[in-house]
Amino acid sequence: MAAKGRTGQPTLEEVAALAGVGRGTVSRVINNSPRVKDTTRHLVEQAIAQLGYIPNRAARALAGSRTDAVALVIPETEKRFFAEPYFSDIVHGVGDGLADTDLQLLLTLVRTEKERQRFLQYARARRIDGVLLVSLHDSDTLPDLLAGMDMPTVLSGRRSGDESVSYVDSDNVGGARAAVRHLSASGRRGIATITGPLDMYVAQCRLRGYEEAVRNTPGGPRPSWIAHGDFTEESGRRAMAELLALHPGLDAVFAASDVMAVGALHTLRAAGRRIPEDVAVVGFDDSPIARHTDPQLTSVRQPVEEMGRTMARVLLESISDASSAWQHVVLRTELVRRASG
Amino acid sequence: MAAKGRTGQPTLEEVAALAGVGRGTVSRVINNSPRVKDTTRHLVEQAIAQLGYIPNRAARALAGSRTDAVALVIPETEKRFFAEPYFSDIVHGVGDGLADTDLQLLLTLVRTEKERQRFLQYARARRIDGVLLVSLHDSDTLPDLLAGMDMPTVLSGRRSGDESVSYVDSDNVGGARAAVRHLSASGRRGIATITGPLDMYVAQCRLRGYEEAVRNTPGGPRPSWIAHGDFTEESGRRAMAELLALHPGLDAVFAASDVMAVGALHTLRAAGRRIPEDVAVVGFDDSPIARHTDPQLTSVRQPVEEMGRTMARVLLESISDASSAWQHVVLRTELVRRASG
DNA sequence: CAAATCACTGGGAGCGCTCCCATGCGCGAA
DNA sequence: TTCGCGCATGGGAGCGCTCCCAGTGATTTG
Repeated sequence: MAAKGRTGQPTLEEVAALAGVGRGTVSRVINNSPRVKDTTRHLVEQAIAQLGYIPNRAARALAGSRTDAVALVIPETEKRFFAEPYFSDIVHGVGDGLADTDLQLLLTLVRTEKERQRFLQYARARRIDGVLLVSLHDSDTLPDLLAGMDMPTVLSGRRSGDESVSYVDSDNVGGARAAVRHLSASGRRGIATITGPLDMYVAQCRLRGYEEAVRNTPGGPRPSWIAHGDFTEESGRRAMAELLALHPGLDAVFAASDVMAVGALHTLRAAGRRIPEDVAVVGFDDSPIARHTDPQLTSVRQPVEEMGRTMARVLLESISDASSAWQHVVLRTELVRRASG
Repeated sequence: MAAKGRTGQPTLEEVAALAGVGRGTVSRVINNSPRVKDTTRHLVEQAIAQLGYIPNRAARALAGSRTDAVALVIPETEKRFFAEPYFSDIVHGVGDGLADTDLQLLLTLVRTEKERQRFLQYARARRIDGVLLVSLHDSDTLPDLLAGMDMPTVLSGRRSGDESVSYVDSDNVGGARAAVRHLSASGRRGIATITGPLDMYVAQCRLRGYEEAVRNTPGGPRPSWIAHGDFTEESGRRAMAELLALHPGLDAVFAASDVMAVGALHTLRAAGRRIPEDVAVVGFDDSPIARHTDPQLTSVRQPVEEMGRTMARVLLESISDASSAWQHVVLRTELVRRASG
């Protein structure tokens, strides 16, 4: 067990004594209150440095009734759907955004109903100042519950078009649109798409982008050029086969995820198509796989790390101003051109 | 700003009042002290349930001078080297291992020297009960510094053969050995290897496994069959080309990472070799890429999630028993056979 | 020149809990 | 019956900090 009581750490009181001021003044200095004379402030800062003083978090939390901690909540849904570095990038972005705050980042896995209840109880008891929700399922009600208890919350991605809670998303529609426009601009005329599972909002968006772009294309929107997948490689293969059967002459495919694009690649090659000569392929996510396919995959990149950074920023704002409105941020995506199309 | 003072949460005192006992007794119940009569305990538990009481972490930490928090530290080294779900899997394992503790998991990114100092200071001030260190560079001295301040610490992977600090590693030597034995058992006679950067202990281990397995093979160990890479795909291509130039007749390659194996695959195909007919290829890590190559890659799987779980367990033990010895756990790896060899 | 104002500052009163000592009580032994 | 002992229990004394009010001296105003 830990040593009992005294940790040997200098306390605010000792800093005050060394600086020759009162506790209140030291507290003001630590908290950047403007109501301290500059000379006094320097005195205190010197004492702090000399003693190597670090405020005791627990004491601050107790006395100030806040926590200086935010939770990063990760529901154990099918997160494998997402491009894998996603999680790691988000975390780095969030870490970045929180770097010069002294908020702590609590990692909270919510995989079972029990853990979910426990987390909610915890939130209700205000043991955290805010919540970041990552890779949430569209039907999850966690955000609403949190909003109901006035807990500052930010989502990565929205659950639907009329999401109310604050979120940071990437421009899936625009990304898809750009991908298709690129194909069209490079002379492709028969552009098909493989969608994700349409009960996921993100998949709907990418489809919408395709439709919007194709609308201005000779030929226009044609339902039979749309095949449905579920973000898995296998579904990509199957969907590609369907498309090929219906439209042997197609010369381009936009897949709503890189993983499905890889599946499409296989089917195409098996059917004797050369890539990109015969058929151009564009994916979405710019996942690491995209750089390891042959040919390397053109893909739409989401600024994942920046999403994390932005989430942190939005959360900080809604923590410091509880009355602030929901913020909806949509970050630009970017087409990364490689060899596949 | 948060509401001032009263959070509306029930306190231990109120529980005591409702149960008709003293504060001390309620505290004993919460902390599972045996020195409470069963009837009293039930009374208290009922009151707790009725009020929905949740102990205040800050108050406990302050009064008890501990923190109930452990830090998961992620240095911003070239972690991209590692198979990507690594981070996510470790986190899940750790989360698992901590699930029925009420320890909090603090995510701590240490990317700059300043952050490093800040973290060390933080640890020195005992603001955490223990540390989990992930994907550390071999030359990093963080573990030693932490050990020096008697901070319970567990590493994922060791930095060298004579690592002293507690660690949980996977059996890289054994995994490599198994991979090569498998190749040999399936009739391959000219087995080459592509190593990782040999200033990394993990790369040394995988090479050693190769050497040990090859020693019992007709032909035995031959330095010219060993090419050096750095875990990148490009280095895999290059190393493969070197090997092919020296030994056009080789019929198998063990690459110390999947990513390098992918590079080797490309070079081999470009050289007109069929896989696995002409040359068998085995990788290491069983990363997602392994399932997306053509043909799918045989690879050595590390039980990453279990590593996380074990790290948590080891850390818990060394927190509760400060005098406990260093624990070194090496988990078994597993050969995942796919089409490439 | 007195009174009012203002900028800083000191320190008491908690925040909710754990630690630990004192108290009460039941029970077996003398 | 009396004494002693130990188990259960109550509650005082902090843990280190923030909040806030009262106090000090300097400055301004009438």
